[in-house]
Amino acid sequence: MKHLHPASDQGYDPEAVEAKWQERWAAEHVNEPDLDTPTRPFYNLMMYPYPSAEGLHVGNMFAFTGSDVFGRFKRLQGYDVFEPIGFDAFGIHSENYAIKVGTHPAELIPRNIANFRRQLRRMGGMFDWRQELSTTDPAYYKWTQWIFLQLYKAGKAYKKLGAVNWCPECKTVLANEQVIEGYCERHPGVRVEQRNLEQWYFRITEYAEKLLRHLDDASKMDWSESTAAAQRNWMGRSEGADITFKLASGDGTMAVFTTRPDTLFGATFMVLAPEHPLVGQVTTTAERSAVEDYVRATAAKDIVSRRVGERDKTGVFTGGYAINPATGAEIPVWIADYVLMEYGTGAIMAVPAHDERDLEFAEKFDLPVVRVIDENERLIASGSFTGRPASAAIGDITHWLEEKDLGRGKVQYRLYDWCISRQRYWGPPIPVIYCEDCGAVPVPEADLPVLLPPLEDFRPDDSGTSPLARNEEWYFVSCPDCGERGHRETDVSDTFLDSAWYYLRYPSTEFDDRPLDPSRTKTWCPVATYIGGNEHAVLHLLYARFLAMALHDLGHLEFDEPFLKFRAHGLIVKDGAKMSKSRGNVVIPDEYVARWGADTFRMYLMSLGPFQEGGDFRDAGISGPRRFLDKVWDLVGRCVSEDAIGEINHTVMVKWHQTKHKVSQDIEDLKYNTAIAALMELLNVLREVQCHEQRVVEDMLVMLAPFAPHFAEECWERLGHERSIFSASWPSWDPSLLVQDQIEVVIQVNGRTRSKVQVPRDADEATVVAAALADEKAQRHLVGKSVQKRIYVPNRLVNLVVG
RNA sequence: GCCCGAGUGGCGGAAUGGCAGACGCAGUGGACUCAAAAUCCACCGGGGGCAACCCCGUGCGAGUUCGACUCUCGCCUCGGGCACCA
Repeated sequence: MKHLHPASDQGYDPEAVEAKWQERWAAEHVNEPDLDTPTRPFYNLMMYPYPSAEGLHVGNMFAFTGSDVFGRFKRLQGYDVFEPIGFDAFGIHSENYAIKVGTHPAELIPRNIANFRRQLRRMGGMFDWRQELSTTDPAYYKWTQWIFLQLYKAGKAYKKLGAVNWCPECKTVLANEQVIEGYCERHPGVRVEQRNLEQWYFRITEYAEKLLRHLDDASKMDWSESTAAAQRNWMGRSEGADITFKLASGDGTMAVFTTRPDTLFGATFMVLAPEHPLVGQVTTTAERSAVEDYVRATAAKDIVSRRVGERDKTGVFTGGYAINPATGAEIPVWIADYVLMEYGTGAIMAVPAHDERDLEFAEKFDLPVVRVIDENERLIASGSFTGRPASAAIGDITHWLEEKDLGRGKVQYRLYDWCISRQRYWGPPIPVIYCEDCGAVPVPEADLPVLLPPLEDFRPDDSGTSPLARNEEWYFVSCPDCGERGHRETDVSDTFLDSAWYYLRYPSTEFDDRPLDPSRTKTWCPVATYIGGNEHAVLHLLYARFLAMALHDLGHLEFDEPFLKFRAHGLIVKDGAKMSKSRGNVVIPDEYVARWGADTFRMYLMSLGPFQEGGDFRDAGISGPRRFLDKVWDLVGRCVSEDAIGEINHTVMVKWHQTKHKVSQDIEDLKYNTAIAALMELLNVLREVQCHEQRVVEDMLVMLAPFAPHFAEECWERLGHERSIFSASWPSWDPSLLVQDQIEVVIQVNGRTRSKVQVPRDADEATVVAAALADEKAQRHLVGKSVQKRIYVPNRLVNLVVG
């Protein structure tokens, strides 16, 4: 390693500087806060990466750097910052990739992780590597299984039949994103089907109302509005009523959910989802074969194309009738795949006059359309409700139904329970044992973890169950309750479960007898600032919130919202599109870091655009930040080798304090690009007046440290400091120096800028207007006209309106 | 179709009711050099003018205002997300 003399006036050599400080930070434990007795704990969390074979790309680096800048800023403000890192390494993507390259994931993943670790160290993140975790580590997934058991025991985990995508060629279940326009991603000619399989679910819907309510509670969460909006959207709360329709045959009823009970008099037919349990009962003999054909055809469609694909209305008449409780009319019952079993009651009352979808269906099958609301939004043809405003009738009719016990006001959510089952190999086995006598029995906590067996061949096979079922030695176990022969659950859990609680594990990674240490958790959680991509706005962030609420209710957590502040970072765009593997426009940061240094690269990424909006990656601009660092390096050299000028002139003084104010504000707001620009402006002023006063340069280095940490450390040391710059404190400013004594006030005539005058700060209106009227350039635009109005904005402008 | 962003010089972007284009990249001219790189200095939205200056200009069209990149209404384009949710 190159030796660097502290006071060297040699040029800036990023490679040597960065290696030196990375080594020293590790040796001196600079990035490791006291986890047990911190003075001012601050949990700075970044969404952990998914270690793919390609390594981190520039988009990931942008996000990590932005989070690290914030953590370092808080550190300099005197907080004990905990900035952990880990790896989200289970899941179907890793598994498919492993199958593709023919290497076992257990071998592949550690290799990928090692590469990620190298990249993350190289960029100079302030990570506390003591607390590193990987979700694939049995020491981690033992507790993922433990969490499943807690939820299971509390009745928050259950098993039911669920519709899934099934590829007859792969003989396995596919995630929605693996179904491309109805065909299997891996088998372009093979249509994906829908199958009903037993799956494990978590009861997230129990928390729908609370999940929604907290989004508007500033004391619980301060989140990017776009993220909160996405969650509201996903939960899809709607108010309406459940209404009961009697079947005309006299035996039984069918329930529907509607948001428009006011249109009840216009319901001219009913539609059931093809899977609806009542279908068999309402279907008449004459229609049975047609109905059965339709039900079969629907089942053969995959879920995705049913929801997204062809939107032409299809359906068949069941032959059965229901009675409209408002009109007493017998109306036909149809089945159609535009009604979804998962939403509401899986059945609707169709009001074609006031619902586009129902209208389309009615027109196609020649069903009656009855208008019940006029152009003034008042009810018509609605019995005693005729004439009522539709908005009021919603409540009126609901009330009337409640009185007659035919319906009930209801809040319906779009949110459905979280399916955590995966019929795959690469995940934590769900800790359940099936016994012929005892049924599903949870694995005793003392027996955790249920280790994922090292299967040689982990490919999904013809059986349609997880490959784990093939390993007899693992599969057959004795029942924990009765000791008779039983077998293990072969589903593994969703990766979203791994990531729903990882933030809780970081402070407690060294404990192997408990998932989280109560004292550590109390000290550090909930997370102070969480930064991540908005692609996880719904699933990951919602599941993590749900799990915190569930664990809170079960007495494991004192809080019920995991992330106090969440900010979504922007996307790095390349060639007009988001940087992603599938678009083939990813840029790997390594060569840039090697050529320019991590500090220059960090600064470049942070100056591309506002952090929360992202930016456009073009490598052309990277020389700018490097030139800036070279100039600062040179300035520090002057501090060391030349006598400082004794007095800081007024221009420098004002710029210095303005910069401290602006950079502090901008970093707090994640406006890193303008913070960097402000530092550049300060440098330009210092160079212009040839000032190299050490007090100013030191403040500048502290402000630069979040962006260019190694560089700032080295310069700090060159200035004679022995302790890390991160032990220094963030500079404060003198508010009285933020404004100049002499202010340049703009003179406008009819709103157009014509001149400027220098006046003392806070001069009174009369003085400034007099100066404006006396101004030669302004006068040119005033000749022959009279001033009709004078607008004065203190310390900014005078506008003379003339006519 | 619905929801969320964004449209400003050659390029990335700054300014959130008050001097449009901060800062940076690229470019042009000059200094240094045998030369080049690096560095330093100057210029750098468009049009007119010898110049002082003047006019035009923030996706498009209206509006509010003394004054609009910024606010309001109606469009267009791009990016991201969701999608037959009754």
